[in-house]
Amino acid sequence: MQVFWSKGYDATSLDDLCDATGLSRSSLYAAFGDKRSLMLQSLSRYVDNGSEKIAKRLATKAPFRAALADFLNDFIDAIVAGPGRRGCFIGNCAAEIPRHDREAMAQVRAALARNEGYFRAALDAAKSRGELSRKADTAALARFIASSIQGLRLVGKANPDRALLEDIAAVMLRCLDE
Amino acid sequence: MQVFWSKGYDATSLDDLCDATGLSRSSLYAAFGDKRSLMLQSLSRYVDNGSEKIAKRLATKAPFRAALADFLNDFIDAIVAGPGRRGCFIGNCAAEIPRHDREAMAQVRAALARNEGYFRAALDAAKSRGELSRKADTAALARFIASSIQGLRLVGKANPDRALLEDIAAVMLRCLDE
DNA sequence: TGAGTTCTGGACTAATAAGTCTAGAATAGG
DNA sequence: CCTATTCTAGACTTATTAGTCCAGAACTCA
Repeated sequence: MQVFWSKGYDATSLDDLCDATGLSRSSLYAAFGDKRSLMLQSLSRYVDNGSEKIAKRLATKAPFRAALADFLNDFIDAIVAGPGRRGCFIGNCAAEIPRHDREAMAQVRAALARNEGYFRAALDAAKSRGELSRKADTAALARFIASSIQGLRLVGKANPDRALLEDIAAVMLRCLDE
Repeated sequence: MQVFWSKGYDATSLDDLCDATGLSRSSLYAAFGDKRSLMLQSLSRYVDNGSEKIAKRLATKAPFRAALADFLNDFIDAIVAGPGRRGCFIGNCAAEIPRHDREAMAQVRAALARNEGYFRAALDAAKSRGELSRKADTAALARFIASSIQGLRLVGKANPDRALLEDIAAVMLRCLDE
């Protein structure tokens, strides 16, 4: 997963994967099938890990606005200080996956939808706590947040500049107030 | 440019490029240098075309809010109905380019900055026309719009669903009202 | 027209890719 | 301790890759 995330699908060779896993080719094929299949399993793992984190943090913290602010801040920290320029694995997949690979595209779509779902749930909870306007369209807001995070991480990959990313996050957060 | 945009860098072979240009290998190399160089020139061309379009449309139409709405609508049309699932070439590059390729990353960064600049100019003009709150931070808004468009196009690539994208665009537009 | 220059098709090279296969190591069960 | 099964290292195959090169076509200009 780390290798695919860092280098992308095409640029990752089987030798890279063998090095990273410590397995030989035959064991790798026996355990995971071919390269594409391993890629999809990696993405699946990434989504499982990441989504769980999102869900936990949004569910335990309140108010939602503060939880999201926290969340975005951590993203920015990771982008600026972390093992940089990897972007979001989901986003990288969305960009690189060949158009005709429907299964892979479906998995990316599902990953995005899953995150959107967690945001939606947190927004609904916040709305029922009275944190949001009664007219707030939580579905649309969730979609917006999921999409904007992709934008944030993509921009952050190309330009990991804290001030830039904080500007983006600040405007994002303002969208919650209607 | 079309081929790189559709297939990505690694998945594009020189044979693809020869087919697309109608040139033979030697002519291709004579005209554009090696593959990477041609890729960068393609990106440059994409940005020149695209940015000009952005600038023109934002400059001639007013109010800004309507111009942006129009703009987003066209994006959505293109994503939903167009020769689908190509995403934004800039975004694709940001995702696929190897991290260590500083020159390429710088070009992507410049491309994003250029778009951001056009939004900024249009926002400033709108502000001076009194369309925006006097406190509006046009720099931050421009950064946000540039980033969100990347998000929109990425999500649209994975899931070209009009309702989804219109939700995202609607929330984006609301960020202009403070 | 004709010599000189530039351009171009496509064969060629060398490297690297994914995926397969076999010989032998490790493990398990009795 | 010995046989039978499973697993693994790494050589191997076949295909494809980016990039080179040269013979000959096309063009230029006197």
